[in-house]
Amino acid sequence: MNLADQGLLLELQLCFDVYAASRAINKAYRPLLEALGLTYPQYLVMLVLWQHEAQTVKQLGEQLQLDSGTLSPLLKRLESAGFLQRQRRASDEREVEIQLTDAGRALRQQASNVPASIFKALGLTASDYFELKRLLHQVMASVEANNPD
Amino acid sequence: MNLADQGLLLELQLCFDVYAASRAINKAYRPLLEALGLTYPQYLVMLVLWQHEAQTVKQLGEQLQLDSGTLSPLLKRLESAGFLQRQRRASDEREVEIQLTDAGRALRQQASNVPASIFKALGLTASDYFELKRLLHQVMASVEANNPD
DNA sequence: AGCAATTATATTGTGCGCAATTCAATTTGT
DNA sequence: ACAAATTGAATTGCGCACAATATAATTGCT
Repeated sequence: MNLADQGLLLELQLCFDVYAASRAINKAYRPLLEALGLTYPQYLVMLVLWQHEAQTVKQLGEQLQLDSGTLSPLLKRLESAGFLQRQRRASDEREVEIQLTDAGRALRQQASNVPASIFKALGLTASDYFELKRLLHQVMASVEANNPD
Repeated sequence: MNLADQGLLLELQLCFDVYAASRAINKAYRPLLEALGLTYPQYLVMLVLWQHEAQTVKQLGEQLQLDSGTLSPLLKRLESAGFLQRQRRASDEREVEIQLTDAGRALRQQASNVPASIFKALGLTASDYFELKRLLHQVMASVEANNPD
């Protein structure tokens, strides 16, 4: 097998591992989040809102690297589930401010055991944890430099 | 901020990084694969078929960790794009064997530069590349042990 | 042989992700 | 002041992922 062909081997490809790991992690979250009535992306939105309650769609999108095409329908679902409310800002009618409801805030307590469960499931030592984080950040920085938004 | 919240942030970041990195990598593939008329998951299927031409849906699914709910429509699209054919096996009519067409085989040459382009875009040294691969495999093994298919 | 599991694939329904487009509100340039 | 450009969000369309279900073929059990 020549060099060009080696690059085309699935088992040698790091990118497939990232893709597969992302799906495997999502699967680990699923049963935990199902109990809260959330999907993983919805959980991420709630995490951001638990940190800072009032945010616009744009601000959420910047932190999660998601655009309005993804966020708008997701936020609608979270609204109809009763976890948040959306309203146009008076100061700038283009912006939509997302506010947690009491139910949305209450969900935080129910979610408090999720991180520890997941961390345990990852099976990483502390040093491997930070090493993995460092490498992923490096990949993202490099990829985004080559392929700017 | 209390302890539960801290652990929460820690876990969040790594899982989010894997999720974000997966999407960033997909974005890097997109323009390269668009030229071939493939999506990233379709490219993965083609990689497997380039290595071993005749495979059943089940065999593809095992290597890519995808089920028929994902693969069946994807393979239909690859068939209608002219890259492969699907036919029930005579020896076992439950199985569907996937065969590359000439066009599907020809695509391999056009894709031969993709792995090198992506590797360059990842911006990793060889040792970081393998270290990241090792850590992702460890995460997947651990997560799947806790959460068997 | 005959019926109950099991197996392989397909289908249905839901929720992302993301490119492209649309629309209204605001900002910029002159 | 006002037309042009920009911005923020929503919508549309497509292709995954994946749970749940359906269907048909094969295998196992007795």
